[in-house]
Amino acid sequence: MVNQCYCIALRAAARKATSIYDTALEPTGVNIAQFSLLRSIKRATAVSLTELGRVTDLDRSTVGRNVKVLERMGLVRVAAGSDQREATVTLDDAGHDVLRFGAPLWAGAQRKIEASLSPATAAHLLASLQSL
Amino acid sequence: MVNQCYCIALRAAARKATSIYDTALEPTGVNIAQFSLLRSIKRATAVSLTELGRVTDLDRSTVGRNVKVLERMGLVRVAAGSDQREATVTLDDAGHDVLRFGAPLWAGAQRKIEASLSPATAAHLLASLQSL
DNA sequence: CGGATTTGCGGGTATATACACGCGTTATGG
DNA sequence: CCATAACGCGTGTATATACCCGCAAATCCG
Repeated sequence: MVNQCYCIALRAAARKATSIYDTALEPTGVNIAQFSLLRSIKRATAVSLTELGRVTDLDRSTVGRNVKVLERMGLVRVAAGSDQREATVTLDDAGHDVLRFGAPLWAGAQRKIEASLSPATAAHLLASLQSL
Repeated sequence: MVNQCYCIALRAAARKATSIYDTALEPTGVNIAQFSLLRSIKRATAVSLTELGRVTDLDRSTVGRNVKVLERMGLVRVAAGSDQREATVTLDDAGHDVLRFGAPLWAGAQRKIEASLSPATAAHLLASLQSL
């Protein structure tokens, strides 16, 4: 039952991978999208939503809503920047904890994916995805 | 910047591909998810939502809601099957039209993806995605 | 300096997606 | 046959995602 459509195959693979990572990260209380967003926030340290959207390649409004969930969870803090328009996001202590706690769980999910493909194929896959 | 997480890379690639296909299919009035769902419905001819969920690898409730949109658009028809529990979906004339009209547009999006990768790489990508 | 433009956000709207719950229908066993 | 289990759905709830609109702040120019 081969699906010839790249897009549908990608969407299905993304759903499946999401499920695997979400399950692995379940003990952390956040899903893979949130975990990754937390990592982006940590990496950037006090970013605006627009900038966060740029680095995650997501729509600004999407980032804003996703950040709001993390804020409600007490994992990040949102404050106005020097530019009064900007809403700068910073990782809270609980957010750091989640990242630390989740790191090995994430790695486990990574290994699970790599188990489905040869190491070379996995690397090739990442490269292909990023050159799209 | 290279993303080491298979899941995030997959999700990003899926979003990007979705955007490409959605743009290509815009004249049809349906997006790639709907286009693909229409194709699945056509292929199956009078399927239950559960069966449709199985072939598309989507949650039944997701399929139900997506089908409802197509029904509202007048592209598919939902009726009770011989089994009174089942909601069988069939393609309407307008649905067939959309598939016919959209086929070359979809093919154009496929070519666009293939232009980003070598033909061998594209084939390899599909295989990798499906073995996940 | 003040109007025009740009920039950054929030919120409205819509689809996609999954999981859990509850209801009605069908199938199964005793 | 009827009680019970299994099945198929719809709906509630929640997140993810994007596009558009409008407001407010910052920047640009004449």
